[in-house]
Amino acid sequence: MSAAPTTIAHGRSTRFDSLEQEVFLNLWRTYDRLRQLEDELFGQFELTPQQYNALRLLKASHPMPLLTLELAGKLVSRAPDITRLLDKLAERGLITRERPAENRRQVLVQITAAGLELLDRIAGPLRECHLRQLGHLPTADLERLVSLLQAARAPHEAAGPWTES
Amino acid sequence: MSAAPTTIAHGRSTRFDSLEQEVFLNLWRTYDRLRQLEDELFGQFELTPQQYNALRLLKASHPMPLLTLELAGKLVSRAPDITRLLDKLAERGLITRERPAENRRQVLVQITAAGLELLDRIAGPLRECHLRQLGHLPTADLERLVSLLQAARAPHEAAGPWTES
DNA sequence: CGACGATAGTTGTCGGAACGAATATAGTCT
DNA sequence: AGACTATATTCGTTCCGACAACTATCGTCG
Repeated sequence: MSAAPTTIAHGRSTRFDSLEQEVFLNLWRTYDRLRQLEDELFGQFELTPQQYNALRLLKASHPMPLLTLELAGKLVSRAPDITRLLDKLAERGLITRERPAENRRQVLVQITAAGLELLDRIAGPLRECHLRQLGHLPTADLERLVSLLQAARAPHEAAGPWTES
Repeated sequence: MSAAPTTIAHGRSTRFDSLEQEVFLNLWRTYDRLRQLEDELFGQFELTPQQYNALRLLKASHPMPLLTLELAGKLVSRAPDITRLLDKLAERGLITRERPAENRRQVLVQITAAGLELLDRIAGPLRECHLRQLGHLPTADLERLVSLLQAARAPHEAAGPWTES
């Protein structure tokens, strides 16, 4: 029930309702633009960014398997349909799944040799892609960006600050 | 065919292949987390963020209509399916579309009174949402974030730096 | 004026994201 | 052991996003 915003307090722009909105829309826009470059690359390997992400996490844990939901929790973006995401990877022989006898509720997911090999083939082009995305920024700016982004989402991270463990 | 990255040059982390990748994954993660809050809000009004975005742009131009592709070009995120996005809004009476006699290829899109009213109802809760999203950051940080995000995507903006005109 | 290319949107199709309900298994309490 | 709750994942459904092929209309050039 506050008064209508008659003037823009921070005086930066008339295109946004608030500085917070301006930040979010810039975040969205920048994500969208940079993502296009990745999508193009992953498309060549018939992967989505999220699928690639899952493979990478499985590689990091390799040769130890991960539980399905444990993997889902480490993904960059929420994945309520983790089952079907893994279905696709399993169909292509990039991962294996197994229900262990001790606890038949769980599913252990592991990356296969074919999966590791695919990641290898992607590695080079992906590095180039990352450079095209952000190589024009000096290191100091990249580091400040990481810090600010972490600070921005910190209150919204459920448990530890992600990438933990 | 460069040598495998034996050590991480910038020495910040072992979880990322490069600083550029770290930035992108942080961007993705932060976008995802902040977006969840918006999705929840827009869900209550049965809108997607992109639909809301279109309505806002139509409001900004009101009472002047916008051409379909002109509108598509101003959206935050690419929208190859702009037609169906507008279909949904038209079904709900939030916008009108008209093919002018002078050029029957074009479609002029305009927000309706009902559309404007819906935006009014959303405005308050949305402001609160933006504060929950980013209200914890000091103004100086928000401004630095905007600048860095703009710099990050600048080479990937086709024409002028968006939000122009 | 008829063919041709350019412009402005639309449609078909398919895979992915989101949400909630359902299933299967395990642990616990009595 | 049977009932109950918690855990771990899967399935049904529906909508959104992406891409390519298509239609309709306009401008122009011979």
